Amino acid sequence: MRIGELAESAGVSSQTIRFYERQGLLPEAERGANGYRVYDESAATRLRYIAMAQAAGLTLSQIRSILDLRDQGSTPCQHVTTLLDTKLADVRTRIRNLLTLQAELEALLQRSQLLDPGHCADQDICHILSPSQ
Amino acid sequence: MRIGELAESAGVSSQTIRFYERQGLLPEAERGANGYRVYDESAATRLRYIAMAQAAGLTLSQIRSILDLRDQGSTPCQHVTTLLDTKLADVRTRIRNLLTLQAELEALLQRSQLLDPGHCADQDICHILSPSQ
DNA sequence: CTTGACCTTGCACCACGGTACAAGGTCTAG
DNA sequence: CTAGACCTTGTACCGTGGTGCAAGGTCAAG
Repeated sequence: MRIGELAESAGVSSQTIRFYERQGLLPEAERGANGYRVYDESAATRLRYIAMAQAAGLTLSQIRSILDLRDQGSTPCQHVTTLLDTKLADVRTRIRNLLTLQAELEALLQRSQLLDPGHCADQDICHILSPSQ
Repeated sequence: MRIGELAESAGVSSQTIRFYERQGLLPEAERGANGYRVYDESAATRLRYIAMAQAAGLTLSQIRSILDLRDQGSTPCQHVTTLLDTKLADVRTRIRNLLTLQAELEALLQRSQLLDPGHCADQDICHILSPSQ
């Protein structure tokens, strides 16, 4: 399989595959006589794994750490669990922060309905966002 | 007031103030005889406004668009309302996405407790994140 | 023989909001 | 007079996940 076919089957671009190789997410590909990269099914598996891990919110460097463990012959399960745990805590924090922001935005928008634009003074820039808030 | 004092009072660095000036968030500062930037109280107001707008989740370029309107003599209220409305919709979307991700992570972690690391096969990379999910 | 599709490398660039550093000028206190 | 704190400009760099482009090699069909 050449890079274009692999890219097609994985739903990413050829450039992305080369980028992943540079980042150490894919091993250096075998080369054909003409210098073209040649892939087998395991590369496709790896790309699918990367896509799933990304969907779970892991960064490429975290994903690389999982793949590195596997390439060293270890079972990365414990490491994966830790990463997902950390990610879950992070997601929860972000949800909390966004809920707070949501409430603030709602309050600002509600307050803005009561404010007369004609009374928006220059020195405030705009009274909807003002220190009194 | 020189840049360092303004920075101190606004809780940002001098570099950040120069950066804001380059980005058009602050007007080009007046200069003293020695070439140093000289500020008055309106610069401090403006920095406070920028901080509040950032806390509301607006980007620097959105904030600049508000300040530009005000500098042209308009009341930016309507524009501010539109930006906050858009931001609120964006925040709600992000919350929904994060809630989905949270549920997925919880499911993965729960499932991982039932899986035996000893059964984590090489070709799966790690069975916690697997296509069967 | 040429055209077009594919591949190679290397390097630059995108948003975002700054931060860091170098090389120099200015001002005040001791 | 000198040390140090402050200021100036310009430029490069950070992470994140890629994207785009140039200049060239390879291969199959017509």
